[in-house]
Amino acid sequence: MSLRHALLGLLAEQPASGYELTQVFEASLQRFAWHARHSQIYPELNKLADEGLVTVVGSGARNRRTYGLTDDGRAELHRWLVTPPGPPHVRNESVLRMFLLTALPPDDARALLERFAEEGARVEATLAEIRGDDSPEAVLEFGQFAAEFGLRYFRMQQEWAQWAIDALEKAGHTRPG
Amino acid sequence: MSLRHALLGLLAEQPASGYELTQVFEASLQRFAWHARHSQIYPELNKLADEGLVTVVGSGARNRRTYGLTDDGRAELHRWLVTPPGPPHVRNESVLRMFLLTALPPDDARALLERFAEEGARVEATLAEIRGDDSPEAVLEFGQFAAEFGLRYFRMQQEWAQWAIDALEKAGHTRPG
DNA sequence: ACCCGCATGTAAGCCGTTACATGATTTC
DNA sequence: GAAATCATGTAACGGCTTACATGCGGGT
Repeated sequence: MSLRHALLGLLAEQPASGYELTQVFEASLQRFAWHARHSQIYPELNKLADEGLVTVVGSGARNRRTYGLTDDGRAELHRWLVTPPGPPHVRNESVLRMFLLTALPPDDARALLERFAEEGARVEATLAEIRGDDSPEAVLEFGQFAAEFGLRYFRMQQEWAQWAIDALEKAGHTRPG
Repeated sequence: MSLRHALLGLLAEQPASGYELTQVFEASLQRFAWHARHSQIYPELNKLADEGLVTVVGSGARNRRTYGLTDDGRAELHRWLVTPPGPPHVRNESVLRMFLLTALPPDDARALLERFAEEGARVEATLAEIRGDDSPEAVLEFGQFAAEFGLRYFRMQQEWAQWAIDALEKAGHTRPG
């Protein structure tokens, strides 16, 4: 169960409310790391609070509660990070689609690859803005490592899609239809 | 629910038994596209057979059944592939860990990054072997697109980890400790 | 006043994991 | 004939999605 550690990790950077954490997932995390909805995040925060890993450090209008890490929470995050993970288990629907391309006639496949490349270009541009400042100090802030990873990932996605389009084309010359 | 489409896609390439499909997931698919266990695959195959999307095309010892796509199954796969997907929902524990690195003291972070880079190198080497032949004909076979994607992904992973290690070091000089 | 966005919550049902379970065939 | 591997299955439980639900606060 990685959701709780994702939450602990985000709160290690700075205290936040469930609403704000939900926005972080929606805006960035879900694109290349982890996906979660508010209906999962709120109960999990309450559970973490019950277990003493996070605690309410502030409150505002509309029943807003800001959570921060406790010492136990920080210890648990650290423990999880340094424990060697098992074999990787990935679920990525975009990539799955690309792997099943060969089931399509070349023209359809080509159209999908172009869409995939275009998505890569679009997200890369967004992330380049987010990244912004890349001075040594700024890069240590949370989100800078992530943004750089995303940038490289989506650039790779574009390049691969272009390679695949070329491969399709070459094969088309060799055995048309 | 992408599992059924993963199965349909694999069966579009060639007929296979549940056991063989499980091995494909274990050997390659789960590393960068989709993860599933036999306990999920067998019931899903039975469901797909009930719905007429796949059918038993052969049987062997030990109650082994080989499944193939029906016309309905091929149509469903095609429909799914050409339907534009919603916003991407990714779950990747390795990447999540890397995003939460800044919660660790630099030495621990560096150790994790080195492990991450090493994993990239190891998997890249494995995939380079799988890829093998890259003639235009071979590249159209299922697994060639996938292997190339994996190759580039894990190379990117290494390069990013090296970048992050350098960034940590530079920051260490700027504000030691 | 009204509307939109903020902010949190819950319940039903599906998807996925872990564990348990069984028997057949091949290999040594 | 013992052990390893092939081959499939199921049940309980926990994670996740979808949908429904509620109310406050700020802006116009």
